[in-house]
Amino acid sequence: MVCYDTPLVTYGLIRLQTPPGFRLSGVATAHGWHALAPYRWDAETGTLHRIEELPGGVTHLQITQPDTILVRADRTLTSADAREAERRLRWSLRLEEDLSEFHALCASDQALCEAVRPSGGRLLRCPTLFEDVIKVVLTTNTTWTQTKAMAARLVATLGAHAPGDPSLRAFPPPEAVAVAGEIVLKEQIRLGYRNTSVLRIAEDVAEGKLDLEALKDSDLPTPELRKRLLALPGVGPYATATLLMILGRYDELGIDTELRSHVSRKYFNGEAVSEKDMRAVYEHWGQWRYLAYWFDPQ
DNA sequence: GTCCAGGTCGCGC
DNA sequence: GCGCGACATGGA
Repeated sequence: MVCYDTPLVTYGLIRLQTPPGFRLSGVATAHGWHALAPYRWDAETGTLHRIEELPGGVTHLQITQPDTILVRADRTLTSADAREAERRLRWSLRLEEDLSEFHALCASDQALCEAVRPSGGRLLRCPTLFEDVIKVVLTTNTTWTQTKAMAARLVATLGAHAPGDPSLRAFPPPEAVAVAGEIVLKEQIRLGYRNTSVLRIAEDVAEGKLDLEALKDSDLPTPELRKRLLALPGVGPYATATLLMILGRYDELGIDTELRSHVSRKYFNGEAVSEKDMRAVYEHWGQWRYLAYWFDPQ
């Protein structure tokens, strides 16, 4: 029997140990994030593509799951690169997250159980909270098609690339967005009125006034975390709930048009529903409300 | 041309 | 606290 101490690195290859029952295909596609650059999901081969700027340079990572999670890089990785790639991917794939209590609660509902099974309830996230915050802002008051286009332009315009290959670019760090400034955002990246919020968040992080990464794995009580997210420009109640989900806090529902129509259709015969109605439906799921809604079958 | 999309913000009451 | 319109962008 082969036992992999993590990370086991050979040239450009990393293996990640996974929790029992982990399915990459389910986790990658459980929500839309896999379609936002610099992620790309290839359903044919079951490969999650991701471009990351590692200490040693911009790297194309191809993540598959023949048995354990296998990460192939398009270049030889130093051990520092491999450690960093592993750290980012373990966070993104939520390999440390314990959802066993949610699974136990799902057991009583077979349809829900089946909806949860492919991903185990793990929703893909980005290596940095900065990237997730920007992407959540890009989902507000627009269509999914435009969200994808905005993320693609942000990466294509400002993302770092390996020498000689500008087609593969990483997500721009806050400094790159801050330096780009409002003209580039307005004329090239075209985030609409979100330009202002995105630029301000990037500037605040770049200047050290805002430490988003410290909110990951912080033991702040959820109400305090909520307050800090809500304070970000362009981040209202819906975006806050989504970001709390990103951070592994599932007790708050993101109230938006999708939730409204789902609850109306499934529980109220298509009639108009109030915010109170929506909350009541998932109330008994306590700290698992977001996941209970997310995987709630039609 | 008009409407609106997985909202947010600032205003007036 | 609550209701209302404006807000950039691009597709229907």
